[in-house]
Amino acid sequence: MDINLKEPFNRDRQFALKRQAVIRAAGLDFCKRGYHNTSMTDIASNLGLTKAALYYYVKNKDEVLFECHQQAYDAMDILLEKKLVEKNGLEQLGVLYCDFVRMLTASGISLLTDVNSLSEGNKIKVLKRRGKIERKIIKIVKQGQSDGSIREGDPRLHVFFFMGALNWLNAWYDNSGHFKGEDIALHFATQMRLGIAAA
Amino acid sequence: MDINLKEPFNRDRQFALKRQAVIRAAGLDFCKRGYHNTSMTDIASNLGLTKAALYYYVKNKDEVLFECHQQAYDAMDILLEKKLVEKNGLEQLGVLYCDFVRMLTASGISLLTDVNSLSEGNKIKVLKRRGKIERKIIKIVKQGQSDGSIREGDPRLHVFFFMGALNWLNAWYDNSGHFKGEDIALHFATQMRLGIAAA
DNA sequence: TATAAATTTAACTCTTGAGTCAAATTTATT
DNA sequence: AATAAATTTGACTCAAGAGTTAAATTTATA
Repeated sequence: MDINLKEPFNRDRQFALKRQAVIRAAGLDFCKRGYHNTSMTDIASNLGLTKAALYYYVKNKDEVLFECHQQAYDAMDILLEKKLVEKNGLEQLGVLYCDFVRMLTASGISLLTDVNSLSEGNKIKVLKRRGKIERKIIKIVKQGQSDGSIREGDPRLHVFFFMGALNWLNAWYDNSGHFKGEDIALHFATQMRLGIAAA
Repeated sequence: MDINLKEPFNRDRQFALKRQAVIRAAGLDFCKRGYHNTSMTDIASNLGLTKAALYYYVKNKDEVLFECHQQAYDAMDILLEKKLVEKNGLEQLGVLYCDFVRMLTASGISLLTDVNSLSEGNKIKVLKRRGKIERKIIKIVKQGQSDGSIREGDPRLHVFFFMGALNWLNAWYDNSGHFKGEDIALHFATQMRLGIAAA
């Protein structure tokens, strides 16, 4: 507990937390209104800050968008780590997908799709990372096809289909709306599983 | 044939066709690079035209984006008209969804998701129209639940799921890429159906 | 109390891209 | 040949928004 009590007095830590909050708030704004329809001033004032203060935490707008993507992929990578060795491909994927939806609805992390607004360098990095995650998921699908839990068919198309549903989630999901995150997670995971399960 | 032979000499008709082409080309650009990352000059030069010539066909950029949405919804409305009365809800939906994918991969029409970049008035119109289409699809799902072809569960979530896959399609589908439109259509329709089919 | 960090204020620069315009030119129609 | 439509050229205005800066002020830390 010694560590926890000291944390609020650790300036570096506070800085990091605030920076984190800036990114996440920006992510929500980008998600709701779009990157180009959200000004740095907007982001700042949504946080009760000034534009000048924003630039105390980030280098430029491009960096903000890039970090938004990173946050999402960091979170996904963590969920991908959970190796459920005892389970078959379909079951693994079901748990993973459910966790993805939970994460996106609960954490304030947004899975942004606007890659084209990134600077060339960051765009490449983001696409590489997205590709890496995609390939990991495809691998699980292939494993499921080997162990007989997932039906045949191009594994990439299997994945593109249900990852589309995930990417679209942020466009319509509303924190204070009618649907509860957990309900969506269970529903989506079921629909995903049934779509690719072996007969 | 009298009519067809005269058409190329009908100026109003030619104007309409060119305008149509402008909109569709712009849609492809918006799809590939995003609305705000595509300038009117870009659109023009991709058509071998000048910016000034573009403005001979459209009022402003907002109108172009609006018409892109309209084109997509016009096409979807036509497909929604095909009433297959003799079939059950699931079968109807399967055909419809397959047609949707075919249309999006074959026609050069893009299903854009950037609604927030529209002017307030056009945004409302587009959201209304999108809602109308969504409700029609939800209705088919409900019908399928009544006739026993579609499993229980919130029909809106059923629809949000597979419509996500559709919206994501434009982000990755490449005309000259590895996947043929027809293959995607069949695959996606199958995955969609299995996800909601009754046991 | 002294120092360093966090933030505001407010003014400023710069770039991009939308949209306009008028005059010239090319192309099609009659 | 005369007219109208289609398009180019090139220069222009205007607004929005990113990013900067310096000085002042507030807040936390030691």
